[in-house]
Amino acid sequence: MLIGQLADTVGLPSQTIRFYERRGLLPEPVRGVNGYRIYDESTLTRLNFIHTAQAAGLTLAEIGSIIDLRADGNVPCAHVASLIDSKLVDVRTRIRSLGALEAELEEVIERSHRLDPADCTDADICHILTG
Amino acid sequence: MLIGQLADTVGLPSQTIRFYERRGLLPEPVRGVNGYRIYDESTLTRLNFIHTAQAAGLTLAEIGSIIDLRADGNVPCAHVASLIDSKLVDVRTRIRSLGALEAELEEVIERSHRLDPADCTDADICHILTG
DNA sequence: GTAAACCTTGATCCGCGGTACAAGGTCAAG
DNA sequence: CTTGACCTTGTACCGCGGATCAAGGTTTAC
Repeated sequence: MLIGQLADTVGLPSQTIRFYERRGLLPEPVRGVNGYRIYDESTLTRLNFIHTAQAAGLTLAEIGSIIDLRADGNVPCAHVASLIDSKLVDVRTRIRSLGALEAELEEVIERSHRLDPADCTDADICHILTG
Repeated sequence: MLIGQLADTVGLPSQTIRFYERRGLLPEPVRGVNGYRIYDESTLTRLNFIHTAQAAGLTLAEIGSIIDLRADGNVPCAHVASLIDSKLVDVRTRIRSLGALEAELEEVIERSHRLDPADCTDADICHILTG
């Protein structure tokens, strides 16, 4: 399986697959006589893993750390659980601050209905925001 | 008022103030004989505006578009209201997708308690994620 | 034999909001 | 007169996850 075929199968650009390889997320593939990368089924599994891990909000660096652990002969479960735990904390923090921003924006919108544009002066730039 | 003093007053690094100037968020300041930037009160107001707008989640480009409108002699209220409206839509979309991610992470965590690391095989990398 | 479609490497660029560094000019205090 | 704190410009860099381009080699189909 050449890179383009793999790319079509998983729905990624070939460049992204080479990029993952450079990042150490994919092992160096076997090469044909012409230098072309040749892949087998295991790369599909690997790419699916990467996709799933990304969907869980892990960065490529974090995903790489999991893969490295496994490559070193360890079972990465505990590491993964720890990553997921702190990711959940992150996500909840972000939800909270987005919730605060949402409230702030609603307030600004309410103000925009209440204030008259005719009263908006140069000094303020716009009183909807500064008011 | 020189740039360092202004920077101390508003709690920004001098470089950030120069950066805003390059971005067109601040007018070209008057210069002293030595070439030093000289600021007056209006710059404080302007920096406060930028800060407030950023707190509302506007990007520097969006803030610049507001400032440009005002500089062209228009009242930017309608534009601001429209920016804020679509920002609110963005924020709600992000909150929803973070909520989905939160649920997914909780599920992964639950799985991590249920699955035995001893069953985690090489092919999976880690069954907590792929399971 | 030639054109299209594939593959290779390496380098550069994107948005975002700055931050850091280099190499120099200026100014006030001691 | 020197030291240190300020100022100037220009340039390059950070994380993040790739995208895009350039310049070429290979393979397949007609």
